[in-house]
Amino acid sequence: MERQSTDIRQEQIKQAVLEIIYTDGLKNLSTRNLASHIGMSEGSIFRHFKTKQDIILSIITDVQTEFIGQLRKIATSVKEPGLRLHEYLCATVKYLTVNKGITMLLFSEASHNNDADLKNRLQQVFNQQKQLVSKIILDGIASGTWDESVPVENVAMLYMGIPISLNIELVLSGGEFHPDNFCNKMMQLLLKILNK
Amino acid sequence: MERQSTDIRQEQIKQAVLEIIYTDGLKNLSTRNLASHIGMSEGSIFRHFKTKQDIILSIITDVQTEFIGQLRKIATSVKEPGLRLHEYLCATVKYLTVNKGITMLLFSEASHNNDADLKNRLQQVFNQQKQLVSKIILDGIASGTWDESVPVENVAMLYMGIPISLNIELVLSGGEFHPDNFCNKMMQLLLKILNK
DNA sequence: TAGCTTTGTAAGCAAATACTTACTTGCAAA
DNA sequence: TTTGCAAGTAAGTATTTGCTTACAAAGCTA
Repeated sequence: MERQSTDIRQEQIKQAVLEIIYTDGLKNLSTRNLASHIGMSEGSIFRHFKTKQDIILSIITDVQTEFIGQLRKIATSVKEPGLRLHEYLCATVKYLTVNKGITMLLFSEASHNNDADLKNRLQQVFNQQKQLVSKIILDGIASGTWDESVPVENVAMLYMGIPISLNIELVLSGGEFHPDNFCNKMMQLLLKILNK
Repeated sequence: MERQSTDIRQEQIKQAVLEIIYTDGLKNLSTRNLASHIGMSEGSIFRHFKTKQDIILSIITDVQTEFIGQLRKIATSVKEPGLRLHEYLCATVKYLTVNKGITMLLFSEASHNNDADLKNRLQQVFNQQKQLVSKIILDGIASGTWDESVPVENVAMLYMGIPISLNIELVLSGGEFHPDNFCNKMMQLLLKILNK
C-alpha cells in the first residue's frame, strides 16, 4: 500500500471502525478485520494508533468536538428559545440518523469492558447534551414564554429519551425513517409540556 | 461440586451471567470466568446449556415472560387509563432499577454480534412495550378523558425514552436514585401532553 | 444389586485475539 | 547523494476464547 501521512491514516481507520460496527457488529471489530477492511496490514494500524482502545477514545473525542460543539452553538445563540429547541432537536436527530454507528459504539463499548475512562467520557457526552437542553428551557422560562412551574431537570431527561429511543429503533429496524417529520412531531409534544 | 438438577444449574448460571455483566462488563463474560464465578467446572456449563449464546437467549425469554407479562397485565386491566399508565410507568422503572444489568445485556449483545435472532427478540421486547403503552393511551382517548388529537405513536415513542434514558443514567452514574419520585414527576409531564 | 442415565470434571482442541518484532521501502532535508 | 526518520509489512508472540472429549461417580429404576 502506498505511503500516507498518519493524519490521513487515522481518519481512514476511524471511518472503517464505524462502518464495521454498523454492518458487522462490535464483535467483528478485530484489528485483523479492521486492517483487511481498509486494505492495509495489521501492523500498520499500530503504527498510527498505540492501542485499539485509543481508536475508540479518539472517535469519542471527535463526537465531543464536532457534535456537542454544534449543539452548543445552537443552544447559546440569540434566537428565541422555541426556535433554538427545534433546531437543537432536529440537529440531534439528523446527526444520529447519519452516524448510526456512533451511539451503538459508545454504549456498547462503555458497558462492554466496564472501563472507567470510557464511562466518564460517555457520561460527559450525555450530561453536556442534557445541560444544553436545560439552558434553552431556562431561557424560555426567563423570557416569559414558557411555564415557570415546569420541572426543568425532568423535562431535560424526557428530552434525552427522544434521541436514544430513536437510535434504538434505527439500530433494530435498521431502516427507512423521515427525520424532519419525526422532529416536528416531537417538538409539538415538548411544546405542550413547556407552554403556559 | 455436588450434583444438582439441570433446572437449578440453569438458574444459577443465568444469575451469574447478569452479575458478571453488571460488575465486570460483557468482555469478562467468558465461559471460563462464568464457571469460576459459580464454582463449577467449565465443562459443566455446557452440560446445562448447549452454547453460550443459548444462555443469553434464555435470559431474554425470561424477560419476555416475566417483565412483559407483568406489563401486559397492567395495560389490559379494567382500571381507568390514568391509573394504568401510572402503574405501568412505575413498574417499568422499578424493574429496571432492580435488574440493572438486563438492558445493558440486551443492547450490548444485540449490537455486539449483529445476530439476527437476538435482534428480533430485542425488537419484540421493545415493540411489545410500546404497543402496550399505545393501548393505554387509546383507551384513555376512547373514554373521553384524553385529547384525541394527540399522535399516539409519537407519545408512545416519547414514553419509551423514559425507561431507556433512566437506565443509561443508572449505568453511567451507577448510583443513588429514588424510583417513586421520578416516576411521579414523569407521569405529570405525560399527563400534560395527554390531557385535553 | 445390576444397568442406564445424568451430572461432574480435567485436560485439551483449534481458532481468534491484541500487539510486537525485524526488516524493507519511500521521502525529505542536509 | 547521503542520511535519517516515517510508514509499511509478514510473520511471529502469548494469551484467551468457546467448546469437546474421555472418563468418573452419583443417583434412579428394575
